[in-house]
Amino acid sequence: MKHLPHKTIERLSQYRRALLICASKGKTHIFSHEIAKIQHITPVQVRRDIMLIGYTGTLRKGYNVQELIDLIGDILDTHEGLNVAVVGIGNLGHAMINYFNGKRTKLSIVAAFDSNPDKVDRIFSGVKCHHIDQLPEIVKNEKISIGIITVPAGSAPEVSEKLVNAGVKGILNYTPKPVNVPKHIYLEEYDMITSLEKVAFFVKTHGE
Amino acid sequence: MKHLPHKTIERLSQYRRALLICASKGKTHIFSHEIAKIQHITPVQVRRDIMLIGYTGTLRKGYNVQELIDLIGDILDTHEGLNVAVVGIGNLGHAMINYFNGKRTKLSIVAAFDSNPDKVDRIFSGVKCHHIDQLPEIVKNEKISIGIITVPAGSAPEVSEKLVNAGVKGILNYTPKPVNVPKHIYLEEYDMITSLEKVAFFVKTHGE
DNA sequence: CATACGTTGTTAAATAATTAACAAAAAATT
DNA sequence: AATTTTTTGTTAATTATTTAACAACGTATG
Repeated sequence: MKHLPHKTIERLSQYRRALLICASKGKTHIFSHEIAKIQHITPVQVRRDIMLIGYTGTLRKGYNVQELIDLIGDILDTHEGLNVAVVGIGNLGHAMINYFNGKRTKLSIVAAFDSNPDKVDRIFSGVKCHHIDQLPEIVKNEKISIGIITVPAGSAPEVSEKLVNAGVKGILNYTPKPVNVPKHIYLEEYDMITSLEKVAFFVKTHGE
Repeated sequence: MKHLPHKTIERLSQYRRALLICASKGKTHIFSHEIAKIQHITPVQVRRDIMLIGYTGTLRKGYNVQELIDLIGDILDTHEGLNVAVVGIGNLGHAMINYFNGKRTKLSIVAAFDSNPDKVDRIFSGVKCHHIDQLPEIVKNEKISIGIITVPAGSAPEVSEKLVNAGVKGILNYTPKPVNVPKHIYLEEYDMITSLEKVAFFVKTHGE
C-alpha cells in the first residue's frame, strides 16, 4: 500500500462512518454492494478501495465490520490524535465546532479564535474563543496542527499566514478567497458559492 | 462547446469572482498567468478552460475582463435566475444565507425552512423561515429549483425526499449522511468531516 | 457429488483531468 | 529590418480515477 488516491482517502472516511453505524446496530459483516448502496457508488469501487488498503473479506460473507473500521482507523488516524483550531467564530465557524464536538476522538477542536471582543473569552460549544493575537502562542502550546479558516473572505490570506507562521501543517479554507501556503503545508479549499453555482449550472443544462 | 468538464465549471465560477474583483479595480485586461496566480493553478489550465468555452483573448494583451465575465455569465447563469431554498436554520444554514444574501443576482435564496417553532416565521438575514410542512407549497409558488440541506444528519433523507417531491431540480447536501435522489435530480454532496479527516491524513503522511 | 450461484480480488480497459510541448503572432528591442 | 520576447491557442502526452471483465472459490442446492 504505497500511494492511496485522494479520492480513496475521502471514501474511506465515509465508509468508516457508515460502518460505525452498522456496528452500532450489531451488524458484524457487510457486503461491498451494501456499502456501495449507502454511499451511492458502485460495489466495484468499494472493493477496489478495500483492496488498495490491503484488507481482505471472506468470500460470500463480506467484510468484517469491526476489522474494517479498525483498519481504516490505522490508515486515517494518528495514534496520538491531532489538535485543530477554528479561526472565525461566525455562523460557519460555530457550525464546524458543533459538528465535531465530542464526536471524533482522534481529531479535537481545542481552540477557537476571533478578533471581535464580544466573542473573545466566551465558550462556544465547549471550545474557548481567544483573541486572534494569541494564535501563535496557543497554537504552539496546544500543539495544534490543523487550522480551519471561517473568517470573512477578506481576512483569509492574513489568517492563513498567521496559521502557517504559527506552525500548523494543514489548513482547511472555507473562504471563497484562495490563499497561498508553502508547499509543505497541506491545503484544502472549499467554496460554497462555487458549489451552488455548479448545481445551478447542471440544473440549467439538465436534459440539454 | 459541447461538454464542459465538471472541474472546468467549478473553475469558471471562481474565475468569474476573481474577474469581478479585477473589474471593480478598473482593470480591463488580464493574462492567463495572472488568473492562475490568484487561483493558484497553472496558466495552461486557465487557457485551456477559456479555450473550452470558446473565448479568445488578444495576443500579448490577455483577456478582456468584462467580456470574459459576461461570457462566463452566459454559461453559468440562467437568464431569469434560479431560486434557492435552505432547509435547516442552524449555524450552517444561517451561514449559507449570509454568504449569498444580496451578492448574486442570478441565484437568490428566497426561502428558509425549519421545524423548530422558535425559528418559524422569523427572518434570518432577510430570508423568511417557514415551517417545513409548508415546503411543498412554497417551493411550488416561489418556483424554487434548488434546495440546500443543512439539517442534522438524521433528517437529511426525509428532507431530501420532500424537496424532490416538491419539484426541485438540484440538491446541495451539507449533511454527512448521503441521500438518494432520482437520476434526473442533480445532487452535490459535501461532507465537512471527510474534508477534515482528509487534511488530517495528509498532515499525518506528510513527508513519509 | 456435481452444478449453480454469489461474492471477492485483481487485472485490464475506458474515461476524465492535468500537464507538457510548441507553433503562431503581435509587440518590444536591437 | 531582423531578432527576441511574450503570450495565446491547440494538440499530444501523461496522470488520475472509474468502470468493466473475469477468474477463483466457498456455499448452497439438487
